[in-house]
Amino acid sequence: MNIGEVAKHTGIPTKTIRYYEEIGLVHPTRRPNGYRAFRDADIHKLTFLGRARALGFTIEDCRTLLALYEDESRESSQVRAIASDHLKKIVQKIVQLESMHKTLSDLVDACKGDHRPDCPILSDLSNSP
Amino acid sequence: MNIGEVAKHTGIPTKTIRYYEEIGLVHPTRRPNGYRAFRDADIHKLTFLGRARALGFTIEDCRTLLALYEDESRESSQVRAIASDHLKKIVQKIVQLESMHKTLSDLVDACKGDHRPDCPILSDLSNSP
DNA sequence: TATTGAGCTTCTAGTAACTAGAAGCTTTAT
DNA sequence: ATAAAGCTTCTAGTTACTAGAAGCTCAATA
Repeated sequence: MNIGEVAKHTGIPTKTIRYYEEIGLVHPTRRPNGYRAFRDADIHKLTFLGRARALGFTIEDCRTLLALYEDESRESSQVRAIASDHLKKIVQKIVQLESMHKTLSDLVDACKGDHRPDCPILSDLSNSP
Repeated sequence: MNIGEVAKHTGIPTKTIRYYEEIGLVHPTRRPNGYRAFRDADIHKLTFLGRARALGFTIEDCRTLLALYEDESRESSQVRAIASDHLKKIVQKIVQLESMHKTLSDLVDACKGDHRPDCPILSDLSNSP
């Protein structure tokens, strides 16, 4: 498969696929004309990458996960550890965003949003924490 | 005030303060020896920036907010619009993270995490969406 | 007074994960 | 024959800092 078709199949842009090759996540072969040739295994890997990235795993996480994915004798506990760790980070981000949400929506509620200069949002932002 | 003291006051690292000057968010004057001299107004601005960044406003949002902050005749509706817009983005992020959280925690639950190679997390990640 | 150490300066370059654009091949369709 | 689409590489830009190096200034101590 050429890169364009792979992009359609996996939903990953061609630029990104080339980037993934550059950083060593996939290794397509080359045709005589220089075009990249992707085999089924490459497409599986890219699908894997797309899903893992969509779940917020970092590229380095993905690198580790891919290695485990390809290791027939891996222990599922290793994968679980990476996933649990990532889950913790997700929870932290949610907590943080919810706190932002609360503060900011309180401020927005307090702001009349009229044509006058008085604005509780700005006055709050200029206060020390 | 010198930059170090400002950093202590505002909680913003000196490197970041210098960066904020570089991109034109603050304009401290200079002493004869070349050191930056921060006035009260600069410190207020930096405090403002610190709070706004903590609420997840982008630097460009902050630039706009600062301009409104300094504009005595601004309309509170403008500020409210920016804040509401940002609030929407926060909500979107929370929704997305919660969806990640659900998928991933289901997978982690389904994974026994033992010393055997079978791993539902990896098999799921390699499936197409 | 000499000297250490802290604090300040500028500069370059690195981070994460792409993304945009340019210049130039190859292939396919008309 | 030619135009369009698809492929190649390369450079550089994005966001918001952060690390490190080389060198100046200032305050305190021996």
